[in-house]
Order: sequence, then C-alpha cells, then structure tokens
Amino acid sequence: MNVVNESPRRKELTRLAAQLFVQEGFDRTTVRMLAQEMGIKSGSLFHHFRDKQEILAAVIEEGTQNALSIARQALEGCEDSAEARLHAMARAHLETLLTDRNAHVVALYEWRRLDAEARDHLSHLRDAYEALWERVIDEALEAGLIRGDRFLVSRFVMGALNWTVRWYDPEGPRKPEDLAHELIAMIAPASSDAPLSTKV
Amino acid sequence: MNVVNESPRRKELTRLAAQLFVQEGFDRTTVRMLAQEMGIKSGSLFHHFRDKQEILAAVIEEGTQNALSIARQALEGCEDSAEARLHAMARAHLETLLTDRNAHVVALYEWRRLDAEARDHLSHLRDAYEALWERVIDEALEAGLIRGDRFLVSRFVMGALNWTVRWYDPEGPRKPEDLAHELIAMIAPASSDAPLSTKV
DNA sequence: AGATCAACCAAGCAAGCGCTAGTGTAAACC
DNA sequence: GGTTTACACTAGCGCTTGCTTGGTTGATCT
Repeated sequence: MNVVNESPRRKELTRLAAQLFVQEGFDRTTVRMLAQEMGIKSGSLFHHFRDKQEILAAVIEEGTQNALSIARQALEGCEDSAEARLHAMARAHLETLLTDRNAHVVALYEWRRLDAEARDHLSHLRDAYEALWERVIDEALEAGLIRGDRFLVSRFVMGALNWTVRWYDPEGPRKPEDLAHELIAMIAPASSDAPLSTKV
Repeated sequence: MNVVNESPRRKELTRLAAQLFVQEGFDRTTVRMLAQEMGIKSGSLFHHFRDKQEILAAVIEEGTQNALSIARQALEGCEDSAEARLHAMARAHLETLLTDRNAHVVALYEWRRLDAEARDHLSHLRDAYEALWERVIDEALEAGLIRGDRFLVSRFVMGALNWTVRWYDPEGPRKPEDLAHELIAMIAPASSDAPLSTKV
C-alpha cells in the first residue's frame, strides 16, 4: 500500500474516486461502487488504500497540492503590482477550481468526513494556501486598491470565488480569466481598465 | 402524518433534526439517532414523517420559508434608496443565516440528498428568494452604486454571504449588521459612510 | 359509554455496509 | 531457479441501516 499518491495506478484511482464522491457524496459512495468504477473487485481496493477514509484524504490532498503549486507559479510569473498579483491569484484559484473541479468540490463538501488525523495534516496545506491569499490581499489594501478589514475582505473574496463551483458552467462563454477580471472590477473600482499582462 | 410543518410537535422535531444533520451530516444521521434526540423510539418517527428524506425536506423548507419572509419584511421596512435596500437585504440574509443557522447549513450542504420531487418543490422557493436579490442588485446597478455584470455580481455577492456560515463566530464582536456594512463598503465605494436608517 | 385519533412502543426483517482472510498469478529481482 | 513483490480474486463475517408490523395508551369527542 502506498502512503502518498506516488504510483500512477493510485493516482488514477484517486481521480475516479473524486468523480464518484462528487456524484454521490462520500457516505453514499460504497467501496463496491468505487471498485466497479475502477474495474476491480471491492476487496482489491484495500491493497491500494488502508480504508475508505484514506481515499477521501487522497482526493483532497491531491486537489489542495495542485491549487497550492499553481497559485505559487501564478505569483512568480506575474507583474509586481498589487493589482496584477490579485488578478493572478483570483485567476489561478478559478482555474484549479474549475479544471480540477471534482477534487475541490469534495474538499469543500466532505471536509468534515475526514478523521482527526487526516484533517490535521490537510489543514496545514490549506493554511499555506490561505496564507498566500492573505498576503496578496494585504498588498492590495496597502496599495489602496481595495478598502476594508483584511480579515473580512479575504473571506468575502474567498467566498465569492469558492461559490463559483455551484453555478459556473465550463461550457459557457465566460472563462476563468473573465470571472477574475469581473470580480476585481467589482471590489477595486480604482483599478485601470487597461489589459493586464500576466505573462502566464 | 402531516404534510407540512403545521403541528408544533413536528416543528420541534424538525428543529432537532436540523441540529443533528449539521453535526453529523444527513447520511450519517441514523433514524435511531434522530429518535433518541427526540426522546422517542425509532419506529415512532415514521408516524410524523413518511421517510427520512421527508425530514430533510422539512428542515430545508422551514429555513427557506423563514429567509424569504424575513427578506420581504426587511425590504418593506427600509428606506427607498438603492443602498438602503441592498444593505437591508444583506443584513436580513446574514441574520437568517446566523440565527437560523442549522437549517441553512443543511440547505447548503445536503441539497443534493433531496429526491427529485422535493428538490423541484424547494427550488421554486429558492428561486423566489433569489429573485428578490436580483431585483435589488439591478436597482443598485441602475443607481450607479455598484458596477458590473448583473449575473456575476449577484452570484459573487451571494457567494460571499453564504460562505460566512463557514467562518462566522456568533460569539465574536462582529454583528450581522457590521458584516453587511463591510460587504457593501467593499463593493460600493461611492456609498456614503453616514449611518443608514433602516427602520427595522 | 363507545368511538376515534394522535402518539408511541417492542421486535425484527431484508438489504447493504466496510472490511478481512486466505489464495492465485505474473512479472521483477537476486 | 527460487524468492519477493504488486495486484487481483473469492467468500463471507459481523454489524448497521431504513423501514415495517402489530399492538398499546391516554386524551378528546359524540
């Protein structure tokens, strides 16, 4: 049994599990359903994962790791202005949220199903991600781009962004880029309407 | 068996169910747990509700009905300016979200557990509520209070507000009134900082 | 006094649950 | 050539699940 998602087989199983967890919810997804989706028998599942909980943890870890690394990339590759950085973060957030959708929906909806141990480990990852946000928000506040309480502003922004998984249609005309732009236009009226060069 | 929550007994049972659904999640809450919390045996539960699904539907219906009527009251009792109306809606939303918390958390998290029939019925209620919001947002856009796409703005705002159930601490110093004020300050920079008289 | 009714209970069924034990097998390694 | 390893299988245990059944109670109404 693997502890992290190192083997490609386990990674693929995790991806399939994420899809089922979104469709049915964690509790309603049985190990037999998971096994069938994976083309194996239910007993064989426990060769790859210690128990059902570990599958959930693997799904959420995968999604959060991706979000974190993409956000870091976006920050590295963008202009140094407060607005460009805010835009890059929002866009990166939306892109992971919408391309890696399943894992993030699971993370949002099934977080409480994690046992204490897994929750502890994963909350550190999530904190690291949120720290990136708080820093970018702070910079935007200092630059006078937006106004308000930093605690509240960051939570309002995260709420607006995370909520998108409930209504966003990836087939529609709006792209993550557009959503990020609209959100910032809404909260940062002082911003220029000139196109941003984000270099990524 | 009652179809709506007319009997006070059923109303009380619904309230208790909401609390358990929040604590444990719908799927993990067994009929035996529900019965124990209610001080009866599990069999007796089915005198009040046809099945477990109906309990969930009752919880969500109760919460949504409350939100709808409180929002209507708030709109009736406030000043006629676009800003006052926006503020009244945000405040009413936060107040139901935070005082009637359990039912709303259930509505947000367990919506997908409803069967097709209940979902159809309840989505009409929710649509009526969201229509109130869209109208207030439209007025704010027309008045130049906020800018942007009406579809996106209303969803961003709803996201920011609904997300509060995940981090808001009712024991803390911030009141729903304050949150509403901060949110509007964030998205409506043109607004005055003078206190609003909302008459309610 | 008799009928009605909501509210509850004890007992249990059929189905499904997560998970385990023990085994088979083909490729990889020494 | 023998051992190990990765992956899969079959069979089923022990338990919990939502829900049903058949019956009792005490209050209310006629």
